[in-house]
Amino acid sequence: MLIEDNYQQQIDKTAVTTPEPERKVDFILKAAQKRLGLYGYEKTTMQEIADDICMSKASLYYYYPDKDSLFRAVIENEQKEFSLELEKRIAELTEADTMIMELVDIRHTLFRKFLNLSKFRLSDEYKAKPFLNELYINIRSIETEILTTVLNKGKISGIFQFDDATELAHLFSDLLQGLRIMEMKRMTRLEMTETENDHLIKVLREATTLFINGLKYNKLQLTIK
Amino acid sequence: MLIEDNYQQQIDKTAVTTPEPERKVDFILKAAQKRLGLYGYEKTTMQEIADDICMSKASLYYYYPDKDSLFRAVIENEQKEFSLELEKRIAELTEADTMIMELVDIRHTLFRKFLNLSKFRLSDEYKAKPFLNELYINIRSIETEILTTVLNKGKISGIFQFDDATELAHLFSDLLQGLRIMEMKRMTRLEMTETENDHLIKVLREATTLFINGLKYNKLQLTIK
DNA sequence: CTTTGACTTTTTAAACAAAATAGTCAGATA
DNA sequence: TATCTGACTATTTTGTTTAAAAAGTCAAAG
Repeated sequence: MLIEDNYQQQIDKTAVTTPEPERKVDFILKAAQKRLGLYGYEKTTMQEIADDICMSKASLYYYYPDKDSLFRAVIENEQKEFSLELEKRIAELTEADTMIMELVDIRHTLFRKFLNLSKFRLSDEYKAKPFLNELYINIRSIETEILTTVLNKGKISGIFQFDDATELAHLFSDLLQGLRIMEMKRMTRLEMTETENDHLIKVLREATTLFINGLKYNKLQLTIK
Repeated sequence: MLIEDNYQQQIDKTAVTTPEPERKVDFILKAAQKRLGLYGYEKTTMQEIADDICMSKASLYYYYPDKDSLFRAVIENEQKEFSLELEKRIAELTEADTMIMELVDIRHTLFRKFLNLSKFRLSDEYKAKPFLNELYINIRSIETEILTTVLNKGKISGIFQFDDATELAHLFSDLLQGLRIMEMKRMTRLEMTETENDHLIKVLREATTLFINGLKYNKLQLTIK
């Protein structure tokens, strides 16, 4: 009976308290996100985040074992949103070429977010925390996976012609990232101005169009032959 | 008569001594090139170059006012070779698409040379001497200029379709450079292994093929319409 | 379970000294 | 007169020490 009672009590407790810490974690996450977005990883201290939400620094460490894992959580949040949004939007489309275009657009908004969150100078890139690089690799693999699927869909539907979808996806992913880097090299500040952003998205779309048309040309050439 | 004599003497002297310093300059240049190719700008001292050719450091400064101008001379040498080679090889071709392919290949050899000569870590890029950046800009403008011409040739000959050749040339140039950077980011060492080099040239060619085919597709679409 | 103040450890920043290298120049040499 | 050099100065880089800041820990309390 005593045990039963205890058990009941425990259930009740979890029912009440479980949402509590989750809310707290989100609360911390939100504060961290704000600081990170404003000042970047290096220029944000745990003390500041703690102060922002009137909490002691030690409490922060109760929820997150270290600074990295807190910031990782923030960024993984963004990434998850990206993945979901991407899946959703692509599901609404039917043609492979428009899917790729959509991917490029959505991926670009994620890029902008990350640019803020990490806020490293290109020159300080080598200092970048390893987890940021891990994260980039992660995003790249999500991106190339979806791209591979879409490319194959285009091949089956008969608008594209190529040999290896995975290889092509990697090439395209690098091509886009390379263009982003080139554009960033021309920036003087850490932030992108609206003009710079507009130019980047324009370049990305132009390159994508050429890429897509290149694949279509292969197909056309085949059918002509 | 005395004046005449003096004049004659001067002529003679220049006739004899002018080739001398030119040979000397080339001698120095060669030594500098060797050191630069082996160790890069930062890790090469003027003393070392002087020692290599059994000359005092001060003498080096007699021929070149500073370290920058010596290294600039070395690099401009390579660049000139590139331009000449490029013009020559392109003149031998008739089709715009093969010209672009040739340009990519020759440009790649220049890239490799520069990789050796500058030998900066990507992470140290911000330290790079301004003249290296100037030089890159210079090469880019040579490249885009030729590309613009070739693209227009392709448009006139009727295999390409596009709006603005110059804009397209810049896009393509960035696209290639972006891919080079992406590949370099994956290198652990400063030098490229043969495998890495092979992969890079493969990627560059694939991207170029897609680019070219993209332009051809535009044309095909037009003629079909 | 959660929170915290007070604590230790690690990292970053500043200041300074020492070493290395770029760059100069008066005078020698041919 | 053009070229070269040893001996110099100026500048940059590197290393070292110390102080400050921030990360991270923990016993104790609510």
